[in-house]
Amino acid sequence: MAKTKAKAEFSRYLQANGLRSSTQRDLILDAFLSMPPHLTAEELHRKVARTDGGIGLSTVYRALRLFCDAGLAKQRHFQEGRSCFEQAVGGDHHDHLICEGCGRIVEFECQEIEDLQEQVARRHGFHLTRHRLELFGRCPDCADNGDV
Amino acid sequence: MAKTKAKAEFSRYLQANGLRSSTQRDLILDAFLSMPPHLTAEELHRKVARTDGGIGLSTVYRALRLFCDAGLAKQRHFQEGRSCFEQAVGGDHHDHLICEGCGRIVEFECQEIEDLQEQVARRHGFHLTRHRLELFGRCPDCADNGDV
DNA sequence: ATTTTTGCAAATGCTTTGCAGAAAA
DNA sequence: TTTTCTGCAAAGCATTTGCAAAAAT
Repeated sequence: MAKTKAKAEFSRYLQANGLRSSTQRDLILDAFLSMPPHLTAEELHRKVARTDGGIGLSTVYRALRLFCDAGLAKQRHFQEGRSCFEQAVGGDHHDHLICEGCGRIVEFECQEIEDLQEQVARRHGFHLTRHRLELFGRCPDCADNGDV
Repeated sequence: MAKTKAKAEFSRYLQANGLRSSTQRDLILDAFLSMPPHLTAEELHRKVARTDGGIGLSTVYRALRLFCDAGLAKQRHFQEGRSCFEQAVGGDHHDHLICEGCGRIVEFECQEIEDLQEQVARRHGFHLTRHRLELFGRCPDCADNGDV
């Protein structure tokens, strides 16, 4: 189970950096791993608050930063002014397809696009360090109903 | 001169929407058009403040929104938590190559990439409405010096 | 016993908004 | 004269931070 591996990885990270585990961190990580792979700090906070109502939102933010540092999460910025945290299971690279109707997020990989990006960069003498590719549209379920 | 055309376009937009022109709007538009094609509200404010120190930042923000509504500008979000406004001369579509050293921004178009994006979307049953592609790296001038 | 964590409240940084006075039409 | 604009200060919003108390080693 990936959950167990992630937890082991996290405690290794803590130990390696002279940090401590805590009931809050354990709870937050557990909740993070048992929710859909893309969520907001506030969503995660709501979830953990159902178990321990005393947990502060700042603690969730601090935990999420640790998860990112430990390589367990990736911070994304699909919408302006709001972060979304993604479970980073393996170190796999991918881009995103986002439904503007229901918010569904699909991860994809396209090597041809990556190659073309490199080509474009080279043409301008740039040395690429990273990129951001996000496709927005409507998923099959939302395609028909113009509402939402 | 594109500047003249943009000004005409703006006053047409104002008229068509029951809005008024003002010395501030004129000044802000003029400054906007005579600066590099990508800038921050604050940068623009600093510029106009050199001519009329009394102009408020809110007025600049309000003007920029009008420019966007009028089709003269496009709001971009290259870095989190900060908008950058781009002169939208024609209605041309393009993506961006951004130097992490000096901030230089290069616009490019790549039809092959666009086609592949459509293909990816179709493969997942999505109907694309927009996308965001940003390539980050180091431009030729910044390639060597690891500083900056 | 020491050092890290936590929760709260306050601070942050960018952007927007309410309002009363100034300026267009 | 009527309606839109402006500048200021205050509000918003997601996120971060200072601090004293609480918890982990």
